[in-house]
Amino acid sequence: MKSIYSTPTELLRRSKLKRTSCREGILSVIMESDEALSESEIRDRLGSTYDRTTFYRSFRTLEEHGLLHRIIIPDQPVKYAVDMHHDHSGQGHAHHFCRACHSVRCLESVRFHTDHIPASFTVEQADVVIKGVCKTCNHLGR
Amino acid sequence: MKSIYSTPTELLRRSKLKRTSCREGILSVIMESDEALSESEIRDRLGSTYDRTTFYRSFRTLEEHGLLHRIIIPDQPVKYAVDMHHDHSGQGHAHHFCRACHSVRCLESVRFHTDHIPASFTVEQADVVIKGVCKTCNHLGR
DNA sequence: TTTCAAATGCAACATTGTTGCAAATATAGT
DNA sequence: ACTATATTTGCAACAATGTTGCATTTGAAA
Repeated sequence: MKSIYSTPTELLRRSKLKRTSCREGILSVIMESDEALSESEIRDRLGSTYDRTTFYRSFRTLEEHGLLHRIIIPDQPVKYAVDMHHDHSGQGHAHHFCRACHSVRCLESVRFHTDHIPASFTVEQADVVIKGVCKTCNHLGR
Repeated sequence: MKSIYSTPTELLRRSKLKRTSCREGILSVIMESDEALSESEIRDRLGSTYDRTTFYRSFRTLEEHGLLHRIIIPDQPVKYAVDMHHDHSGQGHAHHFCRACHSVRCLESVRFHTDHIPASFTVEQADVVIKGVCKTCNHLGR
């Protein structure tokens, strides 16, 4: 039941958000990409229409409604990816960062578990950032 | 063999870094704290001497030499913690972020493992951010 | 004590993100 | 299809965070 098959319009409708061209544009650019994209990458692919303010407000709205999530990797621009599985069930996301091409991808199937967390700390969600080399760069021997 | 017992001076000497009051100040403030601190928190505890530029350059130098590490949590200021165990052996760090008081702490003892990572992706390091409630806030029932 | 590379402070700039407000626009109701 | 209204947009101004170039100061090695 993946939202891969949804259109931006459909996603916006389901979240009761107004269907504006900026929001639709952002969603379609991200959905067409197999990796997470930064604000400037999304802007470039849309032809640099829209004010930066509108962009930031759109990202925030889409994120607040669970359609996007923000991925922050040290020394990299903030990137966004669509939330395919609205799985906010505590596990969180696993993201892979390629040190060669700097691409960021969600690894949907990855599961991880943590041990030896002090009992005094509550755990509600855990996210993993995996640093390494992506499949394309591996293939190219980088 | 924890560097808990080292002084800032000793740490700088071991890394062949000049012993300046800014670097020493930063290291001692962080070492005295049980949680990661942001630039402004460190500046406040030092009495806001030092130019911001000097601060940033000091953080970078200390980080490049492995004395500090930067912790980035979404919607939070960048925080710094000392590197107790110079353990850059692939595992990476586990950090706990408290949603109640916004404190960030390294959980040194935590181990984690990931499953089902596609074979085409290389893994060189993995870091976990655990979101929940810290021991103090738990105790206070927040 | 002298010397010199390294660190500092300052000014200027770059990037990223936010806020207030008037104008434009999407949608619900008719 | 038209209108009303709440939402969204664009713009200007601002704020926070971080960087660069350069002249001056300082730590530590000889």
